[in-house]
Amino acid sequence: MYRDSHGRTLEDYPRPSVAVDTAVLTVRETMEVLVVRGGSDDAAGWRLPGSFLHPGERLADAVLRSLREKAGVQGLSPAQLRVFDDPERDPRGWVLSVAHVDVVPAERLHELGDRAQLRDASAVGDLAFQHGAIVDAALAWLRDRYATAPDPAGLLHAPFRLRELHGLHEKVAGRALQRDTFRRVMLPMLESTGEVERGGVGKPAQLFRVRRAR
Amino acid sequence: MYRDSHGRTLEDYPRPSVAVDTAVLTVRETMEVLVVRGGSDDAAGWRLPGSFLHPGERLADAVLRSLREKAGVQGLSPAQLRVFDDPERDPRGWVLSVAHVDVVPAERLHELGDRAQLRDASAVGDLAFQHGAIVDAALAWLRDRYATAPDPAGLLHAPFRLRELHGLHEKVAGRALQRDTFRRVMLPMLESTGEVERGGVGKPAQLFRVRRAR
DNA sequence: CTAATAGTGTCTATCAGACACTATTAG
DNA sequence: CTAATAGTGTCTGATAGACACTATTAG
Repeated sequence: MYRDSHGRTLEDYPRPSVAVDTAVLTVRETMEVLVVRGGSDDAAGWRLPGSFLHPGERLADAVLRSLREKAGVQGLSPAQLRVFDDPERDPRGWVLSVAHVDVVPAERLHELGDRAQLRDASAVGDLAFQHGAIVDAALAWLRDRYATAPDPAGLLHAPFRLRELHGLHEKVAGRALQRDTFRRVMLPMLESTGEVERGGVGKPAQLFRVRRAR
Repeated sequence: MYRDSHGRTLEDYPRPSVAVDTAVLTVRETMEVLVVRGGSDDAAGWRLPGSFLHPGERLADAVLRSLREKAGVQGLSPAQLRVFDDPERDPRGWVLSVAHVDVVPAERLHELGDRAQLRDASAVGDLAFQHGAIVDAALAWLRDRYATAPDPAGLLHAPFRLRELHGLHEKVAGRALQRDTFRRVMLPMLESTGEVERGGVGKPAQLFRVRRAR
C-alpha cells in the first residue's frame, strides 16, 4: 500500500473531475469551429464538445469519443493545448479541463443536426466554461503550424493546385500571403504528380502533393 | 443537480488522481535539473519533485507547494508543459501528471540535503514515472525561449556584462554562439546602465539590464 | 482580342555567419 | 611588450518582399 510522507494513501486524496474539451477547427470560406448546445444540465449555452474522462481512458480517446457522441463527428488526431484549472470555472464543481484541438476537413462536418453548428472561429462570442479561450489557443496553434509547412493538418485532398494551397493558407493566416514568395517557400516541401489540371480558364496548373520523405 | 445525457451526476464519474511534477532547471557550468529521492512508497527511485493536487488548488500553487515541501526550494513562476496520461504510467494507480517547468537561479539551490540533488539535465538517466520525458520537454521549452530573448527566465542579476549573457545562452543552447552576431541581435533588447565594470583583465565592459518597455 | 490563371526574373533590404580589425585594460 | 577581453567594420550568401514580366488557356 502506497503512503505518502504524511501517511495518506492514494484514496485519501480528494480528486477533481477531469474533462476534455475540444476545438474542432475546419476551413471553408473562413476558419470555423464546432460548437454544441448544452445537455440536460443547468448551463445550457453553446460550448465546445467535451466529456468527462472515463476510468483508464487516454485523453485522446476521450476526445474522439466525445466528438462521436456529442457531435457525430469522426475526429482525427487531437492535440493537447493546455489544462484550464480555475476552480471557479465550472459551476457544477471542481473540474479540470484539458483543452484539445482537432482539425477536420469541412466535408466531414456537413450534417450536424440542431445540437451542433459551425461558427466563425475568430469571432466566436461568449461560450460557456471559458471555452472562448480554448478557441483562441486553438487558432494560434493552427496558425503556427501553417506558417512553415504545407497543409500540415491535411485539409486538402491530394493532388491539389498551388492556388488551392495558397488560398487555404491565406484563410488560416487571416491575411493575404504573397503569391510568388509562397510558391518559392512551399515548392521544396511539395512534389509534383506530373499531371496538369486544365479545368477552367488560364494556363493549366501542375498538381502537387505534400512531400513525405526526409 | 447536474445530470449528463445518461442521467449520471458528477459524483457518478470515477475520477483520476491528478499530480503535478516539475522540472526545476538551473544553469551553472551546464544545465541541471533538480531530482528528489522517493518517499515511503514502494517506488523509491529518483524522480522530479511533485505532489497530488489539493482540493480547489491551482496547478501553479501545487507546484510551488511541492517544491517547498519536497525540496525546500522557493519556486518562481512555473509554466505548464503537458499532461502525461498513460494509465499504466504509475504503478500506484490511475494518476494523471501535469508536467511543469520552473527556472531558478543556482544560488537558490545550494543546500538541498540528501533527499534532493542536481543532475546534468541533458543526461539525466532513467527516472521513475517517465520523468525523463518531462525533463526533455523542459529543456526544449527553455532552449526555445532563450533563442530569441535575453535571459527570459531572469537567471542573471542585473547589471551584467554581455559576456555573461553570452555564456549563459551558450550553456542553454548547448553549443557555441557567435559572439559578434549575438551582440548585435541582443543589443536592441538591452539597455546600458551607463556604468562600466573594470574588474579583470581587458577593456572595461559596459553593464546592461534587460529592456522592459515596448 | 481580353480576362484569368500559372509561373519566372530580378532588384532590394535585411540579416546571420564569418573574419579581421581596432580599443582598452592588467601585468 | 603579451594576453585577455570589449567592441566594430565589412564581405558574403540566403531569403522575404515587391514588382513586373512571360506563358497558356477559355471564350
